Amino acid sequence: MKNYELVLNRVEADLAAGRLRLGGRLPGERSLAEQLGISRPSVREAVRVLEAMGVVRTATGSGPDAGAVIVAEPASPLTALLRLHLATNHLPMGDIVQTRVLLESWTAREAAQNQAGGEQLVVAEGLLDRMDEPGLTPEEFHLLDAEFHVALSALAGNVLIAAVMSSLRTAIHSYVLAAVPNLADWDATAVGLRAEHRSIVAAIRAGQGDEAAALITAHIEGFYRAAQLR
Amino acid sequence: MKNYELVLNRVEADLAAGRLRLGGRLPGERSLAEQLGISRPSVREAVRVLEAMGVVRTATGSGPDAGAVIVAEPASPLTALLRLHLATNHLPMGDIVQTRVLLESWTAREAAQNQAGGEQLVVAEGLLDRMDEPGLTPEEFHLLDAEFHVALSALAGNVLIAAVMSSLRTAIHSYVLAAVPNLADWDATAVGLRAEHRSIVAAIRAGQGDEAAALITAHIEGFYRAAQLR
DNA sequence: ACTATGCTGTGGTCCGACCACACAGTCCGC
DNA sequence: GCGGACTGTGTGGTCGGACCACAGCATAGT
Repeated sequence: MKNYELVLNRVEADLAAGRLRLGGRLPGERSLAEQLGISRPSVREAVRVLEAMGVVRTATGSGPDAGAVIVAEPASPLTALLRLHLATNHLPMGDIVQTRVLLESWTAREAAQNQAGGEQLVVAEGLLDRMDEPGLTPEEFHLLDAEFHVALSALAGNVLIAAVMSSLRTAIHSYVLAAVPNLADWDATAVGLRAEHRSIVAAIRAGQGDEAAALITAHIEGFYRAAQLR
Repeated sequence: MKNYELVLNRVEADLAAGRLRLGGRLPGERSLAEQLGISRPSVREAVRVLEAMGVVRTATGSGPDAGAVIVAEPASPLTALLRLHLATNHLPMGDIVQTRVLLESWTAREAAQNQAGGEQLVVAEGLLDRMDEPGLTPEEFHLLDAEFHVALSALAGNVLIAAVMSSLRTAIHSYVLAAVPNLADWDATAVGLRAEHRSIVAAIRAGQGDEAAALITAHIEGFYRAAQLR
């Protein structure tokens, strides 16, 4: 058992037992080191891991926001995880596309059938309005596109699926951008994507779950095919 | 930009550019520190994060297996991530169950329709045989059960979905075990679970995708309802 | 009453040292 | 010549101590 794992176990146990809760703070690194009988560097390694896992957020200085604050941010570590494993080339882009289709078609169907999260849908439409602005660069467009898809995924109210979707869309952003030159005509593509977005939202609003799922499936697969992302 | 992030960026860039590949080794910590003009503790924090992300595996000593070897283990960090966020109580068990149903019903349908991975199916059946042994403790049973569900998820050939499923099933193992006392009659429950497993495999083998998906959905939801896991 | 100043505690970084480990080459006894 | 013991070397693992930057707060001075 490595020393830094002592800290991880301790923190996980404290979280599970309610001794640590969201918004609370970890003991100081020096104090934690003394309590566990290990050195500060070992504690720091553990805190780094916790930070990389989205469990704590560290900040210098004093006051209530300083120190290692307990947060619950599963999306950013998931993104980093995907990015790294994408970089190793052992995570095929095709699998990611397939996963997106699965998750997004499910959330679209759920959202349409349950008609929950109406205000979220308004947020998504606001993003679509911003995407209508002329003169957007492909980068700006795809950042908004990512936000839109993440907003849709949140409609179903499943935090795990929403986090996974958010991470997927963010992790592949640079790959998507790099593939834009593969498109025959970016402007024409953008026009098509905008129209598809609107029809997806319309289907969800109309409660047509199967229709929304089919539209979003075609939307995603169509783009990846056109951009020749594999 | 914190110093340890320098290392992370460097490693990710090296991976993406092919300068580092699976099975290769990171430069030594001391060497890396000198190259980047930072201290060894900063390098170590980064290596810890990479290790926590399943990108490297560290070992002491010398020889080809020593040092920081590049690996691709997305499942174990995902498991840790889920466990930690489950511990914070900001990841509802219901969302996990819902995700399992979504992923597993999809993989079952895919596997049935494509009839791919026949040998994997044999492996899964071997697990079922071992689960038939009398006298298994609930812990042993559920470990085999976890392996079975992971083997099923691998049938569809999507490494991302397989990794997520594997992590889900592993992360909730302790929670499942803790809920066994909620069951009215463990032995009767086990008999039912075994029969459901067999019928799922049979449906996949027969190419009945919708049937397999429905069976596995009922299987998962039924157990969580019986165990009162929420 | 208000402002400025130092105090205190936080994480961020670094240095140098020592340990345990595992392999590889070498030395010594046979 | 051969084999086993042994030292050398490089790896990560751990430690203690030190200094820095930062942010809030108590206090002294105006």
